Amino acid sequence: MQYHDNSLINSRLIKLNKLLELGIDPYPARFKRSSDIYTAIDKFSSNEIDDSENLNNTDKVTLAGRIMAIRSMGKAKFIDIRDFSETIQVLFRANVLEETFGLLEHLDIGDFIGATGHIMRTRTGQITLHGDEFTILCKGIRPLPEKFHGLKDTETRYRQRYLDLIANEDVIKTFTNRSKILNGIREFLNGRGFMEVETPVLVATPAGAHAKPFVTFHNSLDETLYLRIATELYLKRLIVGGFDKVYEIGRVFRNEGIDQDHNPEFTLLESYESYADYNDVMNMVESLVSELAIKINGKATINWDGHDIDLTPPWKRLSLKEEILNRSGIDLDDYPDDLSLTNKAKSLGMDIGDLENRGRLIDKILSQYVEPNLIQPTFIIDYPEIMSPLAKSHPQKVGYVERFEAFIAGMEIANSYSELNDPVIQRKRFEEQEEIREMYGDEELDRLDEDFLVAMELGMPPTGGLGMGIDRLVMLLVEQVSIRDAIIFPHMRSQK
RNA sequence: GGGCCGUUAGCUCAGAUGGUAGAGCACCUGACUUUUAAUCAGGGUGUCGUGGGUUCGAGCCCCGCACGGCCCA
Repeated sequence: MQYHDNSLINSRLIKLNKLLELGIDPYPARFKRSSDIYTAIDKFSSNEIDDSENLNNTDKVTLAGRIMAIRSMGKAKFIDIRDFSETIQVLFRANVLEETFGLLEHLDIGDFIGATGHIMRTRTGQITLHGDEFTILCKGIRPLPEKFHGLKDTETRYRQRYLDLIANEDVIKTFTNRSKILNGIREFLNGRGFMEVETPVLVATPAGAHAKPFVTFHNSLDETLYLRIATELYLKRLIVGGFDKVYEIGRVFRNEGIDQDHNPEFTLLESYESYADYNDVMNMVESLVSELAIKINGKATINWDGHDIDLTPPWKRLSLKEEILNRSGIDLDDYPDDLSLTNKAKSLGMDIGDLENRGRLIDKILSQYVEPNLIQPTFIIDYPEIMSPLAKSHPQKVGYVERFEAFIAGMEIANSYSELNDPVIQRKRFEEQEEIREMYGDEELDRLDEDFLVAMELGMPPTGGLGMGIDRLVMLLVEQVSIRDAIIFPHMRSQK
C-alpha cells in the first residue's frame, strides 16, 4: 500500500520519526496497567470523598487505551483514552509533566498511550485522570474515521470491520451480544446434559441438507472434497456410537446467493437428543430462544424491522398442509405428483418451469405464500416425506413426516425432525433423492452417504434432531435486519 | 440472472440548466493551565470508482466495466 503522497499519513510519519530521533520507542513490547478504565472509575466513584482539590485522596492508577479525542488548551491538554471497558479523560499539564509535555505534540487520535496519575473531578464534575506521566504504546500512522458522524459507508464497514468497531459503538454491542448468545446456547444445552462435539468440515459426500456445496481438492490424497453443508449425518453417527445428547455449533458452507439473510458460510447449531421426538425439540427451541432474549435484552419481546415480536412460549404450531391450503388455496393431497402440482402452481401465476419436482414446488409455495406471514414465532409442522429424506414418517398422516420448521419475522430459523432410524427406509429415501436429482438435474437435493447408512444399519435410538441458524437468531435478538450486521466479517466480493 | 439507486478530501456529505471542485469534522500553523462535538485566527490537503465517447469545455450527458446497497427471480 502506497501512502507517501497522503498528507494525513505523512504528518503522522513525521511525528513518528521525531519520536524515533528523540530515542523514544513508539512501539514498546509491554505495559502494565493497574486495571481497566471501568474498574478504576468504579473504584474512584465508590470511595469518593468530597475533596476534589486534594489529588492525593485516591491511589495512583495506571491506565491505557486508544486516544479518541485531544483538546489542547495551551499548557494543558485533555486527552480521551478508551479501552474495551470505558473511556476516560486524561488531563496533562505542563507544570506537572515538565519537559515531557512537549512530547504530547507528537500524539494523534488513534494512538495508544498509557498514563499514570490520580483520578479526580474537574470543575464541571467530569471524572478525569490527572496524569503525572505517560507512555506512548503505539503510534498510528493512518487517520481514524471522524468521531461525530461515525463511519457509515457499508462497504468500508464490512470490509474493514476494525474501523466500524472503532467508530461505531453499537457495533461493539452487537458482537458482544453475539458472543453472549453463543455462550447462552452452550450453557442452555450443557445444562440439559448435551455434549459439544466437532465433526469434519472437509467431507467426501456433502450430505444432510438441500444445498450446493463448495468443492475443494486434497492434493496428497488426490481426492475431491467438499465443504460441509450440514453436520447432521456425523452427529447421528455419534448417537449411533452411544452419545445420548450431542450438539455442534459450527460453520457450514452453501454455494448460493448472498442477500439480507444468506451468507455463503454461516453458523449452524445442530443438536441430537436420544429418546426425544420433534415435540420435545419444539419445547426446547421455544425455551432456548425466549431465554436467550431475556438474557440479552432483559425481556422476551423484540422489535424487529417495525414488528413487535413476542418470543414467549408456547409458540403457535400450524400444520404445513393446512397453512398452505389457507394461504394459497392449494390442497397438496389433491396434487400428488410433480406434473399436477406444477400445473396448479402455474395456474396461480407462480414463476416456475414446465415441470418441477414436488419437493422444490412445495418449498416455493411455502416461501411465497406462507413464510412472509409468519411474523410471530410459529412452528410449521408435518412436512411431505418427499422433501424430508432424513425424517421419520408420521404415524397418522400418510406421506408426511414428523418435522417442523420454526419461523420468526418471516425467516426460517430452525428445522427439526424425529430422526428416521429405519435403515431400510432410509436407504430407499436416499435412492429416491438421487433419482430425482438425476431426473431434474437439481444439484441441491440431498446425497446418499454410504457410511452413514452403515451406521444406521447398526441401529440408532429414537432421536429428536435440530438445526438452527445462529446468524439469523442473532439478527433477531440484536434487532438487525441484515445478516451482514450479525456476522462480524460478512462475505464480500474480492476487490480487484 | 433482471431492475433501480449509489461511488466527490481521511470521515460525513453538498455540488440547478455542462463553464476554474465546496462545507463540517479530521489535519497543518499560531493563541490559550479544568476543556469536553473546547474556543479563536489563518491554511483546502482531490486520479470526482474505472475505461471509452459526445462537446470548444464533462463531477454532471451517452456507452461499457468494477464494487456496494435495495427490490425482483
